[in-house]
Amino acid sequence: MSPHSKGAPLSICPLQRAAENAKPKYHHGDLRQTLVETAYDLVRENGAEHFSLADACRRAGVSTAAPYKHFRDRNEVLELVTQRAFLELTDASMEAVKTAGGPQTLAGMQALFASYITFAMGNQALFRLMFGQHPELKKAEPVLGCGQSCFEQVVTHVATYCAATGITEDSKLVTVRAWTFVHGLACLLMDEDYEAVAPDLDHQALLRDTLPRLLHAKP
Amino acid sequence: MSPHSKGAPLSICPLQRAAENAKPKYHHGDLRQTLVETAYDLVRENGAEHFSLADACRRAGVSTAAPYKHFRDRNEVLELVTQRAFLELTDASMEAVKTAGGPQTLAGMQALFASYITFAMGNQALFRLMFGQHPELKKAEPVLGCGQSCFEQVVTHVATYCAATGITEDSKLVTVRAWTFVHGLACLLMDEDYEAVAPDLDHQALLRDTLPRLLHAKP
DNA sequence: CCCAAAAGTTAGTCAAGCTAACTTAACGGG
DNA sequence: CCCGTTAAGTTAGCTTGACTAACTTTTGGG
Repeated sequence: MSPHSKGAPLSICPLQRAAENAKPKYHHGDLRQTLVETAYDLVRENGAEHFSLADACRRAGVSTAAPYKHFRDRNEVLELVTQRAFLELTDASMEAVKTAGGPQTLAGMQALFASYITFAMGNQALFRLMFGQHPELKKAEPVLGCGQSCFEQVVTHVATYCAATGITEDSKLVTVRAWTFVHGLACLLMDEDYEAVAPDLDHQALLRDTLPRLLHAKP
Repeated sequence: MSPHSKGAPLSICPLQRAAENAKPKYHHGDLRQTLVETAYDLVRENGAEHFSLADACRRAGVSTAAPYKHFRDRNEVLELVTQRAFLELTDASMEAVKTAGGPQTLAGMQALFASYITFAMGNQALFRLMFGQHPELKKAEPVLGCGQSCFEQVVTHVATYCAATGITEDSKLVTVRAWTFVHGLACLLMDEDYEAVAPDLDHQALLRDTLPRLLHAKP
């Protein structure tokens, strides 16, 4: 048996549930929502590539055919998981900037981009869903919208920083430049690609040193 | 074809002579080598996540159980594919630097890192195997060794550039900084993550503009 | 109150990875 | 030169997951 398949809560059959609940609605209740949440958890635990609808069904206590009454296929579930993930990242980034004293200072920018790394490392499977090779997933509305608005908020913060520090360059371009670096850092850390060639890399120092090079005027 | 495509020292296969004789002596001939090459092609065509040993078997004209006489499992085949890919990248990078007039000039560095992007875009599936989330794969010797020596050669070139242009910073650190950015660029391009937010991005210009910021002294 | 449709079920298909147990071919020693 | 060992291939079968078809049960509206 796969190490990823875990059957923690077994046999919460719909009928039992109906007996417990004062107001049993349908056979199961809000299975759609339950499955999305379960999928979110499972993806975090095992990675999206090892996520199976069957696992989610076992955990939710329904048959493996049940999801198809609510979702087109496995991919639609992952779309909703990805959407949630984008909302989480957006929240975390905004919070980080606020905590660091706003976007006007370099410290604010450091915090903004460091939060991207933190999110990636703390939510690797979700991060891969959001930015990895999943063309169909990311083309879907919900996801597309969340991704765009996440980026917009970053651009807005960078624009504020540029205005405050006299940077005249297009703030979207500045954002893309910084994002690109930070994304590379996140990927190489996550995938442990530094391990083989620079195992003692201080990635926080690297980010701290590099960010000014990318935000400020050319040397 | 690359000089690396044939006799690596690890071919323990006792049927090596079949390759020399052009007369297959066993049921199939050098199935081991054939399967690795077929796998390489299939991964390039369909991506590693859609690669199946069964496909490779059909294409090679053997039963689906045959590979297990030569390989531990599907993963071992992918290890060998990844090893080949690293050799290709190393070749391509060295060639690019040479063509651009050597590592002493900024143009040489541009060519070096641009070749990383070119390789990634032209060999997306292989690139993902090499740098993506495949911990077991990348921990395997052959692969580890190839990856390290690929990196070493880049560091050597960067060191030459640093020496030629009076940069005193540790050239490994400089390499890591540039690699990180270029890797981010490669990933975001491959995964089409710019499409939703900056569809008209000129990534060549971005690289050209950013590389000096990462190689040269801090502003 | 009853019936249509929503939400669940069981059973079955198909493809993949992998194993077991069998067959066939090549090689090397008597 | 034959014959046994063993490498290299075979077929058949197991398991797991995605998905479909055809069913049953529950619910809410007319």
